[in-house]
Amino acid sequence: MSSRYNHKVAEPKWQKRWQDANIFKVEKKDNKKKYYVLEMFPYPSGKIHMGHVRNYTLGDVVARYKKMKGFNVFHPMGWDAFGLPAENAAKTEKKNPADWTYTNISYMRNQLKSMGFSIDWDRELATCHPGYYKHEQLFFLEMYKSGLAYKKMSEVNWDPVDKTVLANEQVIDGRGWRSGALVEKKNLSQWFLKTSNYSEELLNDLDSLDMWPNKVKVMQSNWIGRSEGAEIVFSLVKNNFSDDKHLKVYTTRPDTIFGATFVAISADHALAKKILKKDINAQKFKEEIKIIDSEKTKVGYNTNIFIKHPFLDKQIPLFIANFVLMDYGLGAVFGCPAHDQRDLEFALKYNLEVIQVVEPAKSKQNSNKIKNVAILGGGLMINSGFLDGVDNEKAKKEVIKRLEKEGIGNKKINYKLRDWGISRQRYWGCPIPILYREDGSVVPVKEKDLPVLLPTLGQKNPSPTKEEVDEWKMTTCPITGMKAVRETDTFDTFFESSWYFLRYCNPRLNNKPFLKEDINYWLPVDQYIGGVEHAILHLLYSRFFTKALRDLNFVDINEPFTGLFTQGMVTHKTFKDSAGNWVEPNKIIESKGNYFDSNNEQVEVGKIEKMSKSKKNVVNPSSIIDDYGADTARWFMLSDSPPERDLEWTDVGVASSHKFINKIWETCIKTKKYKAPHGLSKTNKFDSLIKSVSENIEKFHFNKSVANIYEYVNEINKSMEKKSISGDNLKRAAKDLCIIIHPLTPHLSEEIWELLGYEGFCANANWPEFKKNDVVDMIDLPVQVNGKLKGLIPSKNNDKEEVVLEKAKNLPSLKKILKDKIIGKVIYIPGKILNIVIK
RNA sequence: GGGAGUAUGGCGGAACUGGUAGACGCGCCGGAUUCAAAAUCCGGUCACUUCGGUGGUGUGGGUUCAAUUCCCUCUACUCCUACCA
Repeated sequence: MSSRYNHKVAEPKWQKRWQDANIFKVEKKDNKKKYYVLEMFPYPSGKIHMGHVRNYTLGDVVARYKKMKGFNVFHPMGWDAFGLPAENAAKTEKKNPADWTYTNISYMRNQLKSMGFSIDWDRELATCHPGYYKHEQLFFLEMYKSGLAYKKMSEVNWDPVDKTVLANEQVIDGRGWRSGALVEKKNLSQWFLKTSNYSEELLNDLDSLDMWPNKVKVMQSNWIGRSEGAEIVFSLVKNNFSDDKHLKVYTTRPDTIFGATFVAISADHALAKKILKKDINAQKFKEEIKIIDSEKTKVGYNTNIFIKHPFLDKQIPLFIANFVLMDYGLGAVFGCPAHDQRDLEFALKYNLEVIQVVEPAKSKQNSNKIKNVAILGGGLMINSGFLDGVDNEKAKKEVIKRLEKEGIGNKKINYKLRDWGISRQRYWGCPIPILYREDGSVVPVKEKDLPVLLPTLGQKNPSPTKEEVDEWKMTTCPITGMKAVRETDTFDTFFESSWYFLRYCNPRLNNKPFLKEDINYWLPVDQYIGGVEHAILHLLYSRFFTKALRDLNFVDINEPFTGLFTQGMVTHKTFKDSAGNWVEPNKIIESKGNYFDSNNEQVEVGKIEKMSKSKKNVVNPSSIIDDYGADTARWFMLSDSPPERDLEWTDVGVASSHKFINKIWETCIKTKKYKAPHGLSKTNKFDSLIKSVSENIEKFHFNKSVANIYEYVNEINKSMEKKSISGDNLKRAAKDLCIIIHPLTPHLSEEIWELLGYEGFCANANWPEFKKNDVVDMIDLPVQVNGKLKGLIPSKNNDKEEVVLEKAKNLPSLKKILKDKIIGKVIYIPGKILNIVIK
């Protein structure tokens, strides 16, 4: 009888049994502690890739482990199903985006099921389903009512050839990806959410997320970009262009106000627009700067308006400058060339005064000559009237105090975080539920009329025709009965992913997005797992959304994700032929360190890079599952590389994982035949290994758990070979092995569970307990002389120093060294080390 | 320019709050089994060595009885961000 483990039989068998027994279906149980494991849901692009395999394997280890530890584990799955690729595929394949998407979903669902993930499939959702998106239309209406959603003009990328709006990723080097035409900026009225209302809270609450990687928190914190500074109101003199008497600027360096020698505004500033209307040269300037790279060349237009310095009897010029951004601060700055590199470059170009006002504490060079490099550090104030001699940090406060006293300025905290533009000019997205009445007013759709469905398409239409759109958008106002047209824009797809983790609680509920009592039980997500590429946008939007929904009284939580883990990428070798084309690694033949393609031509070895279709270095998970099985794929994903780092896919690595899967099976078969002799000492190695496997899973050190399991299996084999273990202890060790491998290789584990004669599912078994105190009693104590290892002596943790030292002195290696030396100091740390210092 | 991080054998990587550096795996070498091969099993594997030892965790220094671990210097690489006033 062949004892070989056959994954092709075992894996589908257990997947079916799990499904038939519904063992991963969960319900709220108030008396049981919950654990919510969530991986970022996939976009249904067609097939799963290795990145998914890695992501969902990591999550599944946690989910299965926590279940065995007694938690009520919530582990759902869904589809981020709206988005651009569906429209593109629809065009090239002449299909309806909905059909394309649902076909992909059913294929990918089968792929995921073949990996054996412990998912509650009854909670599956797809964001393109009206039953899902009707609720986010409701959220939008509530946000609109509360003022969180508003409309304003904003730029989009316009392809003049295809006559369509392009997403940022469709613009390559300033050209449309399809047409190749130069992309133009076009102003459209678009919807925004007031994320900026939450800047402070989003920043402050990062401190409470102590189970998030610091890296992600730093990224979000930089993105929110809090700065402290001042707003200063300048008076305008000689203004021939408008009635404006004042101009407000934002600065983080109010201390340098005495060094101000010009003021600059953006070409999009309200004042600049007024000037442009009356000054042809200014208009020309605005045209010119469109083609100037302001990063390299700073240019300005002297408006001939002058600004009165707030503390000096002095007037300084006002420029329109290409390096001033309209969408940060107030679009207006004062220039202090001595202490800002950009201002200095600008001043040198236009012959403006450079006045140093901060003297660095330890002036390294004669800093009184500023040439090309501005002084950026702190120091004592000079040339600054009432500030002279004061430390510049203190001077900042002094200036603000004075500004406030004179009513010409104030302290101001500013954020880089901008409002979230949610309008997308696309078909395959969630319709924005708004009507524009013929009298010009904006009318939200009535809640009872939700969902606003997408216009339906014929079988083979990738997007609606103009007639179809016109027919769809014509409607009447529900209040007045007047003619109205629908908003044709759809939501940014980040809108869907900002609340899907809530919807899993009640995925089929029709009249509400979810029940608050279920949210209060399951949320927040205890462990969220995904790629670091979502560190800012998706995670920040979800945090914002949660807070907004809290304020709209939908939920009671402040943060959606308690724990976050960001996994590394899956990488693979790349190859290029002589023509510079990428070649699939599986078509490469190696010979004596050289590599050849199928035409026997030598190829160049490229870098190890993230698996991607364009570099042809992808490995299809399904073929790996066919050849080696899901457990092998899972084991490989968890071995060697720590999960947060990149994992290099190698064929030998997969083969060796497969070998070990078989070795576990063979080992367990051997344990059944084991006949033990009498009178055996017990070993506690197994307890200590179970302890480390558990701790390493808790800490996401799965590669170490894998190493522990190797040791565990080797230990079983050694004990059987040496006949040094009793039958009962071996039986126990084999059962525990079966359990501790379960989160990693669940199919193999169930097969062994059955082999060993246990009832039910291993998936439902309890995680083994280990007795901490059993772990160490006798150890080999390292003995050092002057910090260098000289030998080992058997010792107990509670041995006295005299005992240990006496044993050490009797070591032959030490006798020789200590012969004619005087022992100075002795350091003894029980259970750790004995170090003898000699002279 | 700003920010975050990494550096340990031929390779992936271990080493708890400073206490036996290189666990575990891959690869390689040797052996067993086999007509032979594959598979499997056993042993070895940081370097040098006069076999007593000596050196060794990117570089140079420091603290300590003891440093991969703590502090300072420099170097290389990776990621994020970028006119943010």
